[in-house]
Amino acid sequence: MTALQMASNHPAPALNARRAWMATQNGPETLRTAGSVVQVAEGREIFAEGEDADVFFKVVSGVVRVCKFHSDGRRQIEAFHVAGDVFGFELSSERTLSAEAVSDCALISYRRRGIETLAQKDESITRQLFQYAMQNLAHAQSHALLLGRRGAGEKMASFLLSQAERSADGRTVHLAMTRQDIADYLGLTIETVSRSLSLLERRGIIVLTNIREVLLKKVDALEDMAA
Amino acid sequence: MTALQMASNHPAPALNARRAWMATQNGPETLRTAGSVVQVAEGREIFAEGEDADVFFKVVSGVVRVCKFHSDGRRQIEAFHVAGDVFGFELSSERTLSAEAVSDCALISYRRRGIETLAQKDESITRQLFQYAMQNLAHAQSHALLLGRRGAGEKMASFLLSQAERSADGRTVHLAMTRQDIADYLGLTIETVSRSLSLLERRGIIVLTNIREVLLKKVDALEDMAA
DNA sequence: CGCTTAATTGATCAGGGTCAATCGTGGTGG
DNA sequence: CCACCACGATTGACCCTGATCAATTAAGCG
Repeated sequence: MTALQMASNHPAPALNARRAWMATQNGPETLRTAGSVVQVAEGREIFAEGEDADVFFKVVSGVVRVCKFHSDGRRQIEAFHVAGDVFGFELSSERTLSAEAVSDCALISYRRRGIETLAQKDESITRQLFQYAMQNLAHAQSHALLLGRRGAGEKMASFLLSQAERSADGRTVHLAMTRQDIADYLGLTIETVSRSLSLLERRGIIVLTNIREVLLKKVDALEDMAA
Repeated sequence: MTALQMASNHPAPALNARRAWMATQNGPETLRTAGSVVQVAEGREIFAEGEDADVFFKVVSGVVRVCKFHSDGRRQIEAFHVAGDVFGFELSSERTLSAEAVSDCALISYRRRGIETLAQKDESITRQLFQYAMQNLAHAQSHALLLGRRGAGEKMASFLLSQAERSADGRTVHLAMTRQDIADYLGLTIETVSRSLSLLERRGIIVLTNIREVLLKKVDALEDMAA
């Protein structure tokens, strides 16, 4: 079984034959039939550093982390991708990063070669790909800026605000990832992440309703911290 | 006088036309006549956050820093761009970052609208733009990974190695930028940058021939540190 | 109801920031 | 030509934030 097949303990819905119909309805029309759906269970690897980068992915549902593993055992997370995001673009033919499912995921995989030939016929595909590349670029830049910030508090505030943007009401944040994931994304330790959240709660800026549910009570205070 | 014109105390060499020609010879044929050459003196602003992002640039010669200024006075440098690099791509119509000349620069500026219409006629331009976007993406990702690293030594080692890649022999690094620039790029202070370099020299890993010239004596030692 | 894993909290330590002094270098003018 | 000046870089002393080590609590799951 390959990494991209459904884990046996997670029933594969009979959607594969339907070719990502739901997902592509939200995406560009021209990509509708180009990809195939793939289900990935929580914690499973989607691709690994060093592999051949012959496909890229679009997230239908769930959360994906793209990360780098260092020789000393540390891990850095470059991005969390959610529904609508495209990831796995590579300039080289070899992967420079790994990707794993933070939660159970539905993805569409696109063959690079296939898309390239399609793009030659249809200019709107090229345009779409460019958009996705630019979105990834914008994210990577803002992530670099986030990591360059000094205090742990600044980082947490920025992180919570960016997560809230993805939320419907802009105040309720659902954390699909563990504290360790957050730590590896922010360049902190799990303990510092925990302490930062506790401190924010003690100051009345957030409420931790669940362990994975954060309610932002004072968005402006967070914005001041992240400034 | 606009920020993009040559400072009066820096004589504009009579090379402008030829400079542009040489630059575009290395680049895509189709971009040859699309841009106009611009000279920027050391320290001058190329564009600023909030401005209209109607043009982007290709570096012909010199070094450019792309950076963000924070309300508290701190500065973060997102990238140093050298000859052949393209910078100033934006997803939105408004600049999210600023750009300044680290040294005297020759740039080619391209109008976004103009290029877009050109790209509709010539598919190879689109391809080129995509390549440049992906190069910027790859850089931003590796920069984020760099900033996520723990020790100051690791950061300096990574930085020196990445600078050496741009060098001819891969061992001699010419630092166009100040220590402050390096600090703002690595998320460190000027003192820590200085100390890291001194330590590397005391350990015989590098030699600081000039204040702005570094000779890498033990590349493998640096690679171990950066691992 | 235990068992396992994640998260929180506490105590201590170290790396890098901050403040301050010195050194070095390049440019200017007497 | 050299003395002086200004700015960047280096070096030192001290402090503070976040890492590390360790213990406790909480939460899912069989």
